Amino acid sequence: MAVASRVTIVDLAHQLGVSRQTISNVLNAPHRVKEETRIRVAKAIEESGYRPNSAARQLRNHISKNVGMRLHPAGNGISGTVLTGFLYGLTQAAHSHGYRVTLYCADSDEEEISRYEELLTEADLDGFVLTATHQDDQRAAWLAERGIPFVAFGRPWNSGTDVPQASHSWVDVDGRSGTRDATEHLLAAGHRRIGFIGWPNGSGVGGDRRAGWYDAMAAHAGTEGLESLTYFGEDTAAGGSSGAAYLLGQGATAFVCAGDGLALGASAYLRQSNQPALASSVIGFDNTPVAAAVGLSSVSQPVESAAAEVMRLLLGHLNSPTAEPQHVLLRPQLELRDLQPFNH
Amino acid sequence: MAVASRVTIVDLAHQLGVSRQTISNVLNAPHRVKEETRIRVAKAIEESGYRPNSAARQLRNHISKNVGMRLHPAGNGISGTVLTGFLYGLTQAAHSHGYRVTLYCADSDEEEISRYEELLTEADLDGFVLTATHQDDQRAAWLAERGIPFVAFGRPWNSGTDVPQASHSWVDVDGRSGTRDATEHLLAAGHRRIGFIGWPNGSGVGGDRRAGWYDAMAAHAGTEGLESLTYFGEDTAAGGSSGAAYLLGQGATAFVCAGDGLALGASAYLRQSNQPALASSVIGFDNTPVAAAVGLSSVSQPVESAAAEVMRLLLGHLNSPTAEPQHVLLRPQLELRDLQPFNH
DNA sequence: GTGAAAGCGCTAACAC
DNA sequence: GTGTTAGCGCTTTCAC
Repeated sequence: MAVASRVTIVDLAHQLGVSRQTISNVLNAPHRVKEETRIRVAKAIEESGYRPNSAARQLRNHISKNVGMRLHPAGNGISGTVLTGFLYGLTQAAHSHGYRVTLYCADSDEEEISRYEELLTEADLDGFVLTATHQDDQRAAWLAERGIPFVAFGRPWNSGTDVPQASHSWVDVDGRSGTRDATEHLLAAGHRRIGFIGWPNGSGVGGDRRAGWYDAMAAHAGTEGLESLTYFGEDTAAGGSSGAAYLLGQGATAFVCAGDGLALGASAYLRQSNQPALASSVIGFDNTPVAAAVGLSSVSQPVESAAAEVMRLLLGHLNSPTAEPQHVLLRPQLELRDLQPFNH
Repeated sequence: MAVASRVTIVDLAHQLGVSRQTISNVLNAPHRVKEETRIRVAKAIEESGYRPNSAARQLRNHISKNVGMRLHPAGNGISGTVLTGFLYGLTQAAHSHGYRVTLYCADSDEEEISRYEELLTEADLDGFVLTATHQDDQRAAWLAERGIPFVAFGRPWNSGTDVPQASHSWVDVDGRSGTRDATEHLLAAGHRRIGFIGWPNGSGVGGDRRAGWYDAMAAHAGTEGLESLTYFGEDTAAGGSSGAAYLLGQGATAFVCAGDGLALGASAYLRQSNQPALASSVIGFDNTPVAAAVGLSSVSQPVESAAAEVMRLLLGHLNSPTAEPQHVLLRPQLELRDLQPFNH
């Protein structure tokens, strides 16, 4: 949209009696300009409110200062809020480095790849952020083949041992350490029969979270009365309550859950069981608004830091195409809460 | 990022033996081109995979085919998912009209306005989508003064009767009709003492939702045993359970809530009350993933349609700057669910 | 109906 | 250290 009187580099050059190239240099290669001139120009830029037009820059450089990220349809369950928080953090981090985030939708990996083609040739996107990575992700391969900078939020989780370690950069949250912390907390509180309520399919994320619980239990092997119990059910509150019912039957007194949805159901079941006090020894994962609303303890993903790290790695690739892939694993934090009383 | 061998308009013109102007005409003013040439060129465009470069277009036209939308920090409670869904719909709708969505963050209205300035002069944004509108919104005034196209998702909710009707376009969901439907549903099911659990402050949205409940109750005035009860508390599950406790004491048998957070607490309270069957006569609002997870009935906002409507109105303003403001009020839909059993 | 000319705002390469 | 030249890819204006 045309805005009143936009100042261009030529206006400014005219006004200052220098060439427009000098202005450009002050902005892009300050060392080439005499300090005195630099200061004078910088001051004038400030005062005039001059802002370099990004279309002109982009046309010249084929660099858009834009990175792409796919938006996933809602209904991704309760933890859809994780990606929303990540997007917020990414937008902020990008802005602080002079970048913007371009969004796009896709229903499949194939469609996402055709978006890449479109965004690359049409809008000169500089790089991409991959989310919801999964086994044998075609997208990473497509981008890597073409040397397009990208960073994944989420580990590759490739199956099989013969699959090489990911050759691309990623940032992820260490779910395993999160559930380990949760379990240790329950152990320290005196619990011995601690159940894990997880998802049925062998998803990387689910397995990782289960592993943390197992780590903690294994670390205390030999402790009197220690018992590891598991239940796997669908990712709903009903699944969680079934899990709690089953594990309660096995004598469990505390419950580590793969997600807040499960945890919500588990704690609801326990509240109305004959041992309602156990409801507060349920720990969820993702620290979604639901957890906050009902006062459920949960493992919180540091989404904003994750976004900042993704941006940091991406900048590395953007600035030097030969940069080595890097991997960052962030520790989540156990958020302890007191269950809200529901009996008044 | 540079992508291998990008086709430009000149390459194509060369290849076809026409001037590049003709190609441009085929794309932007087909009527100026002889049908025969048009077809020949169109075919070549298709085959070559030529895509007009948006930076070049933007530089020429000062039109970026981009609309801006602010991202709000998470923690906006359980219904943050509503805005996420809206953003998804907006991105899709924009894409289907050849537009893209540019995101930005801001902590206040003032900061948002300085983002406008930046995005307008630097990135030539064509228009904006306003969300989370509130009383005496400065943003709308700022944009309107400068003739910048925008559409709000959410009504202005101005206080006082002397404030003129909004002079800008907006799209909103008719919360009032949503709670009215919910209440009518409960009345039809035989309930007579129906409580409304709302938020304390006089927010436009909260008042609107309360009004729908009241409408339905008033419409049945005279029915034997009819009683309208209200409770206002903070927007957490604990608030909802306090509400349910209080209203239950007043003899209520059904509960309409201003949001899913409240409803979650209310149903949880009722489950463990001495009348657990009443838990299924709680209806929430926003149809968030929580509602789906626990099997809570809720009023669902048609966020994708809202986004499509916003885009439609915005396009109107984009295409003709003198277009009259329009207002669209969409009906939400009551989503009935069976509560998941939590006793196994 | 089609082509030629000009220019949007910027910067890399080179000349001064 | 500063200015000049050229051109990124596209479209509006105006000849032809």
